[in-house]
Amino acid sequence: MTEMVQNFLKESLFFSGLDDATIKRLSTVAHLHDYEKGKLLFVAGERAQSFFIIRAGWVKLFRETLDGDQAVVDILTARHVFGETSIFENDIYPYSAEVVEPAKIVSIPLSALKNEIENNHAFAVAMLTSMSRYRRQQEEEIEHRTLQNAPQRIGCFLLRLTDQATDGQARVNLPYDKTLVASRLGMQPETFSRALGKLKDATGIRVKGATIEIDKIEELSEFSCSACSSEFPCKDLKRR
Amino acid sequence: MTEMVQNFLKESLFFSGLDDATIKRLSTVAHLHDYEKGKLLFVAGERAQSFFIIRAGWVKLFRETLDGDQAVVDILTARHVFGETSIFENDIYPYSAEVVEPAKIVSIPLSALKNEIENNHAFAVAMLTSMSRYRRQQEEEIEHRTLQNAPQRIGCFLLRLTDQATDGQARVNLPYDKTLVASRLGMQPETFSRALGKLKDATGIRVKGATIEIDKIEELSEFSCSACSSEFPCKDLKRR
DNA sequence: CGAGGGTTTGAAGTGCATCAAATAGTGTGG
DNA sequence: CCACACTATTTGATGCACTTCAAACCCTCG
Repeated sequence: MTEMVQNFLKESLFFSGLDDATIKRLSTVAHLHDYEKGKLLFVAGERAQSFFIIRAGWVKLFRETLDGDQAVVDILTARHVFGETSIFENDIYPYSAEVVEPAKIVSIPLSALKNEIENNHAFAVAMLTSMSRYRRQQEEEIEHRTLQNAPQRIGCFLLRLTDQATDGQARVNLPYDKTLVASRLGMQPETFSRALGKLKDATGIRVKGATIEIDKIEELSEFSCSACSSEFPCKDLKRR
Repeated sequence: MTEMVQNFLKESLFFSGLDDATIKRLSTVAHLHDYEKGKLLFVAGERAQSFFIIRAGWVKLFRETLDGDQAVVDILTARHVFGETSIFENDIYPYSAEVVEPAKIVSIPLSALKNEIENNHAFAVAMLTSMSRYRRQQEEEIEHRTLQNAPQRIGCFLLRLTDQATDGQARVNLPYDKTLVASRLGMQPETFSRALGKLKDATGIRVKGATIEIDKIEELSEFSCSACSSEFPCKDLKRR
């Protein structure tokens, strides 16, 4: 069991480059759990005990405003880490987390994280790198929301889902339902539907349910990225 | 000279809590320069040599899209640090920096920064804390852009300019010209002007040029923060 | 006084949200 | 395998917020 967790942790960018001893230390205090769709892992403002690494499934991070609106912070899947920043927030979770597709999730006590940061220089540096990567992503996100319109945001999202390897074609499967994609991109489901239609007309992609076929990635990229400061393939903005 | 820089560095949150030896090491390789309005400090994509700490004046960080639009990343003043993240970006500046109000700026070679991170555990931890604070700010920023309308965003901006100390009244001076405030808040100058008008009607603030008088902070806060997940005074979201 | 920037105002257009309703899709029990 | 219930998605109609383009205004400074 512990060994499985060890191997798995190594796959996450968050822990990449760490020595085996560190990974092992963390695995021994780690727990793996299954959760079904809809499970609320924690609520913003709650006292934080652990942070999490996703092994499978999807998790939505969000906040709610005083008058009931919801802002989706992020939607994460395998190898992503969340809840770790609460150690800088007085051990309070800064957002809520809900399982949106059945998930297997590893939890590790925050005390173990603090311990590594305090006593393990390599760990602190690794976390710094990871934090910086995320920070860069957020800057991109702000830019996208400011400068791209709905069809362009969808196009950009699709591009990031493609495996860069392909020549000029690609087939993409939406990772979760369209309503969720819409919220991830900061728009209404209706807007998403219509914007996808416009994107289709503008770039010749083919939409069949949750599957999307792209003939000319070039064309999609030109349409979406003209309003963005970084050109496709959006540099190295891979996830945590 | 070096001593002046030392004292100054200590004031920045970025260096807070560091021991004198560290501060001293950094000061010896630091340089202070004066810049006039309009000076372009560096351009996105350029090879990064140094990072910067502002002693006085204002600096705008921004990026430009392929079709010429500009996205303002941030507008910074005294004690703020910028350009430091390029060490995680292959020594490339991820944005451009322009002086928008005559400024005194300290520059420190990135090599010195890397050196501290590699060899000084306390420094790495301090930077982690600073990074986390900034990350949190960005999350707030995304939320504001998504959920608040123009008048609310202005209200929120004003609230963050007030010294929390005051009872229920405050007088605020806009830190830079209104066009810049508008871009900082992600709106057009015309929209800013009109939205400020609406905010005036809705909350009873008084606008006299660049000076704004608030009688009931309560009222302003209620108007602006209802669409936001964190209540005024926006927790501890003070700057770097 | 006059030039030039910043700021405001007006009019018109665009994009997204909202509300309402139709349609497609999925899983259930018979 | 079908009918039903329920949800996801699409489509239509309308409204509001912000942008855009244009022009007026204001203020400062030579």
